[in-house]
Amino acid sequence: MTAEARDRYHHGDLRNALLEGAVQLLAEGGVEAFTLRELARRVGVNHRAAYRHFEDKRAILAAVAADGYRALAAKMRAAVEASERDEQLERLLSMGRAYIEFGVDERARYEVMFGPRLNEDGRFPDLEAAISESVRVLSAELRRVAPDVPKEKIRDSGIAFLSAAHGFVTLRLTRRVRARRELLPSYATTVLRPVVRGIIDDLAATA
Amino acid sequence: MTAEARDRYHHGDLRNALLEGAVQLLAEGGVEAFTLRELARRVGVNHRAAYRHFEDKRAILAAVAADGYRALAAKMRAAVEASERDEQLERLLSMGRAYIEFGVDERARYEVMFGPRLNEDGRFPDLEAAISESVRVLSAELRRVAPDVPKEKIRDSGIAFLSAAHGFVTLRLTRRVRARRELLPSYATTVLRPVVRGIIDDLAATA
DNA sequence: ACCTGAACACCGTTCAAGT
DNA sequence: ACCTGAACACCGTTCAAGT
Repeated sequence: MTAEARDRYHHGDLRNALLEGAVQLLAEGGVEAFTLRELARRVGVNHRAAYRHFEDKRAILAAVAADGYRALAAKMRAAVEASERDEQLERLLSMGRAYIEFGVDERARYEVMFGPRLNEDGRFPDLEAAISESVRVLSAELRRVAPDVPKEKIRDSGIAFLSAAHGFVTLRLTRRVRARRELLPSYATTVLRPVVRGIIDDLAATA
Repeated sequence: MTAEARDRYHHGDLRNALLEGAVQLLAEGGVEAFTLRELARRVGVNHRAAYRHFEDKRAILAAVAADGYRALAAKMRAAVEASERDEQLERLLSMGRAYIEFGVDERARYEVMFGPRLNEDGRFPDLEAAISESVRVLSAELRRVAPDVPKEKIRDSGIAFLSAAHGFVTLRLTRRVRARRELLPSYATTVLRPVVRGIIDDLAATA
């Protein structure tokens, strides 16, 4: 280890170095290939050093997942904010595309966000908060579509929307969607449009 | 090991004993907790014995996944066959409920079916075939809705349907859906109905 | 405060045998 | 044919120390 590297870690950068290394390691071989010792090797520290910043291996994965949800929420928010104010179908489609793009582009983080059973027990409240933040971006947008509908209805619509978006990402990542036209960015819109239309019509009928 | 048990294995039952033990082990702690050595311990054989029936650990998971897809296809088929002949919305909803029920009831197998990166390389053609079989059940049903639509359109609709169904299962299994009313069997229908209606309307508009 | 190194009880997989 | 047992190169985590 260079003196410069040692200084960085002594100033608290090891935590970030570990998180960045984790994402890279996960990108290469998925959660199965992610080991504490290999991560430490790459970052250039003894494998015990990670325990200074994370309680255990799962805590590193939980931190990666929480970062992922925050980045996802930001991307979803940016997508709707860049859309026309009164085109509800297009606004929601734009958010759906943002979601799917995130999942495909950030495969390593995305798989951790939905993969291992991280929030079985009540550990990792930071992860819970990050998940809630991303759900709130969606709920706020659905509320614009139907301002006077009961909140359970908004929640049901949000679950339908997230189901479709997450499901599509999964089909992409597991290569169930792989024909040439299905890999085009526009294909997500082709698949989502009828679904989102159905959700909007249903909200309108309830109002 | 009892003499009786040894006889069973010598007559080729070890393979099934391993598969059954694997599902149980997976149910307890997910893929992370699934180890060859623990599996062998439970079945009562040396851990090397598994290699007589499976090339490696991944091959056991692939066999569990393939069995899962075959069971899922059977359940989906039974659901539509029990439905009214000319109620297309209800037929598809019934199939969606069957899918979701399978995912929730058979969590261990379901997670393996979508979890680890099993079909990265072209290994496990039996798994590929089982996946195709379950997709075919859905395509046949969508074809009934729109007999004259191009086959790409059927495929797109199938992907939308599967996205929603798989996504919903994931939200259940990761406990993003957990309020009391959301755990009722009927809740799947509540969420799926607008989505399926959107897909059917879209197919009808194309025809 | 922050990092290391040896030790422990586990893995999956290979090799060489046993019946 | 079918199963075993020792060995190898790995794990995550704990304990006791080093600077």
